[in-house]
Amino acid sequence: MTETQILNYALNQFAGIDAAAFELSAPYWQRKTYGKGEFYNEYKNVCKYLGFILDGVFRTYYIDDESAEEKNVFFFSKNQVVVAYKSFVTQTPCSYYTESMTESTILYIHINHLTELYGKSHHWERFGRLVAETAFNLAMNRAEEFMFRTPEQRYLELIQNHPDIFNNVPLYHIASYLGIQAPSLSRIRKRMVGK
Amino acid sequence: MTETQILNYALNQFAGIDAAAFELSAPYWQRKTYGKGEFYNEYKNVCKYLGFILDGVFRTYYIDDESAEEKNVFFFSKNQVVVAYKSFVTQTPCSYYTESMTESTILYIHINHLTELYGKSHHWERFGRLVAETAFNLAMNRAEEFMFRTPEQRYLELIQNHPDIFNNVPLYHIASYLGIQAPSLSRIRKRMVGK
DNA sequence: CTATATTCTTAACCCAAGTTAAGATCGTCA
DNA sequence: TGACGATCTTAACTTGGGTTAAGAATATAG
Repeated sequence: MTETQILNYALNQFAGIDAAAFELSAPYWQRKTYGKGEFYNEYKNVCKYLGFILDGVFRTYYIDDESAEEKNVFFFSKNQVVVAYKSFVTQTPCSYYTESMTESTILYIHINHLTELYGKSHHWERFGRLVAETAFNLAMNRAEEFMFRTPEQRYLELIQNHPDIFNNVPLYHIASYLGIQAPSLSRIRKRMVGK
Repeated sequence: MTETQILNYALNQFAGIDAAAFELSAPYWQRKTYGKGEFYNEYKNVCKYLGFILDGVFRTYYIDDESAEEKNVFFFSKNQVVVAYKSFVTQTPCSYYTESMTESTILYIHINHLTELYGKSHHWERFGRLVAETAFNLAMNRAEEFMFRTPEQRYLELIQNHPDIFNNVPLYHIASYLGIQAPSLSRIRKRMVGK
């Protein structure tokens, strides 16, 4: 399967984009590869592209003014959309960095082209709405994790629900994602051995 | 100003709904009042209505299985939309309770009518998108509060940004919203006296 | 204006995460 | 293989929230 076919298939799964609707978009998608540590989008930049990950893992993180620590907010991996959603839809500067954690390949489309597609086909409008709902779900799930669960519960749920991330990311990045320091994660892991 | 005019004005401010577009919706809006403690929507119910608050304050809360405690997730007040967003857009059962904390009055519209309006006017499509973005911002802000701020910082920001809520809600509800117990909020307040 | 319920604060004790620094383990590549 | 850097764990101590229960302050109603 070619990369374009993979994209076509994924968009069909995600939003029912059919062959004709996909054809409309075909001229607009571009391909890009990232080395480990390269940025998809940086703090204070406006996010102008929506990406589809063919391979690799990205993380978006915040830098805390006071502690100067990086705090991981989201991970994005294979066959997912990667975008700084708020910055993208409002075309305002981003509060985060989004960095490739591995060698990665994406296909991406410019916001102007996407907006153009919204006008041309209801399939693409539907796509836009579904991206919005996905972004909402990501943010709400994250809020719920922190409001309702302990760090230990968050750790267990990450292993359950996102083994792909757990298995491909160093523990200190996991700790940051869980909202705790590396030594605390070590203690949690130690505590759990007895269970 | 009549209640309908207030709604018209608010929708115009929020999403540029003009007189003609508002006319389309006029037959669909209904009025409802709530006593203190009455529910806008309950756990396991599908949220079928989107409300606009003319007066009053609502809270949506989660009941933790283990501790059986209520955890406040959002407050909604005058001139805001009240809705259980995820339940509303997916028409699936809600995880939360949304309760009126005061005597309240809302105007509300059924999802089927709203969907109908989406098809009739780009103004209403725009409204749908803006509600989605508002819901995303609410959820993302909440996630950021918990990921990046201490309880004390969250308390200060609530006073700064939402004095209307702070001044009209008992402290034990504020504590729950901040993700801490009432005695902890008391300690924070005490600590801060010296500043 | 008192009685009552609600809300808020305080105290004492417990426990988990933060902090810092040291050392163990793992990977990788010359 | 051996040496370096990266990652992970551990220890000792500090800090702040959780828990429980008591009591103080505030509202509300009779």
